[in-house]
Amino acid sequence: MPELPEVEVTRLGVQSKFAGQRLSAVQVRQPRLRKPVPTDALTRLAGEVLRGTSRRSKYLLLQFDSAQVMVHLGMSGALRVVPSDSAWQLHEHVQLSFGDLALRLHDPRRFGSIDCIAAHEDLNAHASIRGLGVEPLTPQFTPATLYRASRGRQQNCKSFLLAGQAVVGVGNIYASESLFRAAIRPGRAAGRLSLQDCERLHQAIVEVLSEAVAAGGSSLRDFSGVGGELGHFQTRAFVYDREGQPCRRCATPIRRQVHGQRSSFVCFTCQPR
DNA sequence: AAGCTGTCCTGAAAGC
DNA sequence: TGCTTTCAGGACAGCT
Repeated sequence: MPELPEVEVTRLGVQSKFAGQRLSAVQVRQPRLRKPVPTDALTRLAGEVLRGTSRRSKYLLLQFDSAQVMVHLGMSGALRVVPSDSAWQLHEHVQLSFGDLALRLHDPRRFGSIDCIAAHEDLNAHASIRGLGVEPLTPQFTPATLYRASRGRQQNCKSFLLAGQAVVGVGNIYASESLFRAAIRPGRAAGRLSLQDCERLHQAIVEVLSEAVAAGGSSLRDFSGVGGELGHFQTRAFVYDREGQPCRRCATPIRRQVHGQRSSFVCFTCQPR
């Protein structure tokens, strides 16, 4: 399931394959994703050059002169590079062609989305971007970010991280992994974190996300890079999806808990409170 | 206002 | 064996 590292790995692939190239055609085979695909607005971009790529939280941004295309991979989405004239495979919904090669969105569960934001619109005012917390892999993210944002919160730490109001891009896998490395139980109230806890958690989040980007992301079910290459961070996970298996640090069986209707994985020995 | 719950969707796994 | 049910998850609307 794509979280920040998977989106970043995808972005790097798109950037290296297609930056500077001209968008020659747009095809929408299945417009019913999480939100309706803006087929007309996308089609009008044909003929423009892909100037560059960026990312905000888990949104991948493709910059053209008159607009930027905002892609979210949902939980099963991936962008693939394919020959422009190749036959459509099951669950491939949208194609952006750049001459002979094209980028195709493959998303079995269709939780992904594609939006088109005109150049004159302020990205930060967009409904999906407004209200998001700081980017974790920037200097703006500090222990104080977490400490301040968590004051007065009754919510558990796991849901607090997933909510994205303090820091963005940390999804279910990396939240469990970060809390393990910071020795904090996911069920603890966020408001009860000490500054020292926030220092460890900050460091853990930065490390986990950076390592995951370097590992090509986590390929648990559907994710792959644009060339189909699989990430391998999941083989290094200490707790995620390891219920009943021995903790890699102390051999205590990993337990599964549910917070906010999402699975959390925890070692009760390494995460004492 | 913060923080729950339900919804979207499909494939895999579990249950019968 | 084969059908049915359950579960997983990110974002967000709609509640309380």
